[in-house]
Amino acid sequence: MSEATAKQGPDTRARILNAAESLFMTHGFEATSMRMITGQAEVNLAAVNYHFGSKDALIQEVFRRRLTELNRDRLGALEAEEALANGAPLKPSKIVAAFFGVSLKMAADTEHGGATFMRLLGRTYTEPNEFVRQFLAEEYAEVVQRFMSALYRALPDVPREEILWRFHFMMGAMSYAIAGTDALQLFAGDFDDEDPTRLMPRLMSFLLGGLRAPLPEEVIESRAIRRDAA
Amino acid sequence: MSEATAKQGPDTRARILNAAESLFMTHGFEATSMRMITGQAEVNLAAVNYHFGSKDALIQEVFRRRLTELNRDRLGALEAEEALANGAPLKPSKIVAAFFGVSLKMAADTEHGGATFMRLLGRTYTEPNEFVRQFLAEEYAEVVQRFMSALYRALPDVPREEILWRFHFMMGAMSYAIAGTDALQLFAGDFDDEDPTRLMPRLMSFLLGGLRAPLPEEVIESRAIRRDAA
DNA sequence: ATCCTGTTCAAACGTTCGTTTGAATCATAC
DNA sequence: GTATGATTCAAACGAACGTTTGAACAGGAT
Repeated sequence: MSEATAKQGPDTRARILNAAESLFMTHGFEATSMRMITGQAEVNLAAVNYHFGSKDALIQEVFRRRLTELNRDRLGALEAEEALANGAPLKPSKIVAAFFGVSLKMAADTEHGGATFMRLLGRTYTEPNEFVRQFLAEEYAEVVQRFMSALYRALPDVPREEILWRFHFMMGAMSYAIAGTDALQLFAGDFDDEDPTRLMPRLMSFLLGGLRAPLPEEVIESRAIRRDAA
Repeated sequence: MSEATAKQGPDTRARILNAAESLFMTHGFEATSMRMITGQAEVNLAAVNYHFGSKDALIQEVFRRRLTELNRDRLGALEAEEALANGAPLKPSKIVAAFFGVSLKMAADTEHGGATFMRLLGRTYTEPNEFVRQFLAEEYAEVVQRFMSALYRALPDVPREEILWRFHFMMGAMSYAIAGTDALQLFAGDFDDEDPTRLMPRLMSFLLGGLRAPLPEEVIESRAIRRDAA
C-alpha cells in the first residue's frame, strides 16, 4: 500500500499529544475531558487508553516529550558557555541567558507548538496536582542542580539562599510572562498577542536587574554581624 | 435559646467559604467537589446551593470577600503616600511598596486565612477558567488603573508600554513567590515553609531591581531614532 | 396553638467522567 | 488464501459530578 493512503493524517499518538497539549493549555487538566481530546484529534475515544494507558499517563507524556528537549537545550547552552570560559566562573548574565533564553526561544516557536507548550508549562508551575508536580521536579532535577552550581560559582559572595530565592523570583516572572494570561487585563486590548520575540530583551533586562539588585538590608546586616563575630 | 447551643460552630456561610478557600488552594477549582467542601465544612451537601446558588457563585464569593478588602487596602496605601507627597510624583519604590507590601502583609496573615487566600490567588492568576478571569479583571480594574497612573507620573521618561511590562513581570514574581508551590523543588526540604515575613524584603529588593533595570537596547535605540526624527 | 420564614436534611435527578470490553478492521508474513 | 498481531471502533460500565426536590425542623410573631 502506498504511504499516502494511511487512514488519515499522521499517527494517532502524535495527533492525541498535540490535541491534548493545546486543550490542556486552554482549559486546564481537569476541565479537559478524554472526549474533548479524542474529538479534536479525530480519533476514537478508546485510543488514549490504548496508546497511553490512562489520562494521567497522557499528561506525563505531553510534558515528557517537550521537557526532555527543553532541558537538553538548556544544559547545552550552559555547557557551551562553560566551554568558552575555560574553567573560569561564568558571568551571571550568561547563565541567566542560557536558562531563560532557551525557554523564550521555545516560547517563540509557534510553528511546532512550542509556544503552546510553554504557555501550558507556565501554568503548570502553579498546578496543585500532586503527581504533575512530582513529575516536574524529577524532570528538572539535573538542570536545576547544574544551573545552581554555576550561579554559586558566579556569585561567591552572595549567600546561596539568596541566589535560590532570586532564581525562584525569576522563574515566576518568566512563567507569568510566557503564560501570558494577563489575568488583570493590564494590556487591555492593546497588545493582546505581541510578537514573543520582543518579549525576550524586555524580560532579560528585568531578570538581570532583579538578580543584580542590592541585597535587602536585613541580609546585609546579618552578614555584617557574622563577619564582625569572625 | 442561649447563644452557645446554636447547632454547631459559626454560621453555615462562613464555614463553607473557609472550607472552599483552603480546598481550592490545595486541589484547584475543578478537582474540588461540592461533597469535599460540605464534608470539610460539616454542613449538608445542599447548603452550598442554598446559600450561594451554584459552585461558580461560591467561587466568586470566595474571591470577592477577600479581594474587596485587599484592593481597598492597596488603594489606601497608595493614597497615604500621595497625601504625604503633596501633589509631587511618588517615588517608584513607594508605589511598588504600596501594592506589593499590602499583598505580602495579607500573605503573612496565617491567623485569619489570609495566607491561604493569597496562595490561592497566586495560582488563580494563571487559571484558564474564563469566568474566573473575567471576574478577577473586574475586581482589579480600578486598582490597576490607579497604580498605573501613579507609575506613569513617577517615571515620565519611561515608555508606558515598558512600565506595563515590568508591572506584569513583578506580578509574576510575586504570585509565584507567594503561591510558593516550588514546583522545581529548588528548596529541596531545606526551607519548606519559611516565615513569610522574611520574604518581603527579599522580594522587594528583587522587584525594585527589575523595575529600575536599564531599558533593553532595542527600546533605547527605537527611542533614540524617534528623537532624532523629531 | 397556628402560621410564617429561614434553614437543614436525606434522597434522588440527569449528566458527564475515565475506563473497559469484544468485535471489526487493518497490515504484514507465511 | 489464511493466520497473526496491532490498531480502531461502537457501546457500555460504574463512579462521581453539580443540582434539585420535598419533607423535616427551627425560632419568633400573631
